[in-house]
Amino acid sequence: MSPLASSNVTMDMLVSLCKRRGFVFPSSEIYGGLNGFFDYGPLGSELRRNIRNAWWEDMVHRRDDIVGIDCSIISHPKVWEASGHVGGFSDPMVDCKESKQRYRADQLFFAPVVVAGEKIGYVSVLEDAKMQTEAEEQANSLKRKLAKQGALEPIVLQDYTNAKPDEYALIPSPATGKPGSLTAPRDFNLMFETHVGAMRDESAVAYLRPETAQGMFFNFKNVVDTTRVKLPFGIAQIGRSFRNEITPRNFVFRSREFEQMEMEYFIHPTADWQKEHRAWIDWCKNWLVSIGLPAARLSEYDHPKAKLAFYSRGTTDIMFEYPFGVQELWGIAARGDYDLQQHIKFSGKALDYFEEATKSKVVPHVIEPAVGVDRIFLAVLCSAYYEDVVEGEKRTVLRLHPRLAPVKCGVFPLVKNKPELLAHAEALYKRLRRKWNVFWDVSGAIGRRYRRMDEIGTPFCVTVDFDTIEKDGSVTLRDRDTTQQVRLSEDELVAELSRRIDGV
RNA sequence: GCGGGCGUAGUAUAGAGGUAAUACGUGAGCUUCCCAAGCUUGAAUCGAGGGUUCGAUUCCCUCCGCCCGCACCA
Repeated sequence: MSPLASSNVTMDMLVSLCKRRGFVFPSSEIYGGLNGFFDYGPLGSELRRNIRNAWWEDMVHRRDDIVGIDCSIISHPKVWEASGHVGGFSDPMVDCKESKQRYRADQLFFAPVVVAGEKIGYVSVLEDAKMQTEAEEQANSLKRKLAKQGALEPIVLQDYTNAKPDEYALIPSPATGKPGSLTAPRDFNLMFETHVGAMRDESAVAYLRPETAQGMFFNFKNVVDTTRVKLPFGIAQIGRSFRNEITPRNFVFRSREFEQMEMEYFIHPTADWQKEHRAWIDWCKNWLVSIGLPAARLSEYDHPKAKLAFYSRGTTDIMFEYPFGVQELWGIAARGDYDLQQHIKFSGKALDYFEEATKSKVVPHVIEPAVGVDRIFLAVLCSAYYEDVVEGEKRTVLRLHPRLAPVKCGVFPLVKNKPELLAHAEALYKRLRRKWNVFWDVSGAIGRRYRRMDEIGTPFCVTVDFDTIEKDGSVTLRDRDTTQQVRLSEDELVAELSRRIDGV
């Protein structure tokens, strides 16, 4: 039996462990589950909470320049018009019913073929450098096939979003070359809709937020007016967001309800945004390493300039090597002043910052690091999962960072049929419980109890044995990763746990 | 949304048109002076609905969910 490194863990192994130990359950499972939603169990909710708290402490509490907010999930519908989510959250798609191919409507081009003033049919091509030539060849071939005489008029390509409803059936599918199989362009709007108030008419439509970021923008003035922040400064938020994904995949990696941790860092319009952007990429990477992700599994991906949204100056994703591939974990975007300007335009309110030094008003630019709690949760589990061998027996162990571990310490009496041992251990348990989430266990042999703690990532176990009650009151502290033990007095134990769990 | 595969205790798996099983885990008890030991004993399973049949967990259909590929992922 060879040890299994975390880099070889499979999703099946993780999903099974999550279910078996109460980290993650399929949502509303007794009704068959619901695609794209998950419920976090007792251990999973502790782990998520610890991730959120670690981020909040490091991002907000331990910095002077960042403040936190907590916005409602549903906001005024105009927010999503200003942000562009209502209009262009997703591109319209076209399906070919015959070939089962799907195209983005703005990448599928068509043109009528007109010969001597008579429309004889249509041609279609996919967006391409040579598409004009291809379309002309198709038109000529159509003209020959139908044996039409006369001058072929110039082929004017337009994209499929401009097609009129009566043209859908006439435009040939690029896959089959035959008309009649293309659907109308269909919107895939990824926002969940709901209605505010009891009347379910159009005027009551509202949306569950697809990102938390807009809250920082439309509360910009409130924060500036109430907190005495000075540029550069940031506003941070943790909260649920919702996207009606076409295909949720890969466990909690892409789900329809997820939790974001976003921060908008406002900088002076003339500041060196590239330097700030780089600094935030480094901050995020360092933070991930600090909570236990191996640097070797992290990488950076710069979005190519040509693919950037028009308002974005540059976006870099911190990627993580998941079992299903290298995927986006944390996106750090330089967004200029686009978002504030949009809200200025749509709300008619001034969202600016008065600069004392120059006695002038400026609209700041922004750097946005945005990460999903659930993606970190998954990356943490992927990195922590190991199988090794202890005294000839296979052991499953989660090497979670003590800061993230759901349970910090197990507390055991060595045996359960000696009342003095039990009483002493229980008193210690109650003492530790005031400070940390600790776990009491008397059932089974001591080795079994250690293994149970290993599997859920508990970094420490304390055992009260006969030396404790017969000699000096010292207890043993066992380390999860090495399985080594040291004897400590209770005060030494508390100091050691504080040092290793809280870093103080 | 399309195509393929799959769905049996908490987990991993076996099984057959005639009342469902193994291992681990788990509850209770005994034992035990430090790494899943042993013994006793208990709980727990055929994803949902419909059809065929004397009888369906098994065959058929629909739905739901999971996995893989395609497409998609502002």
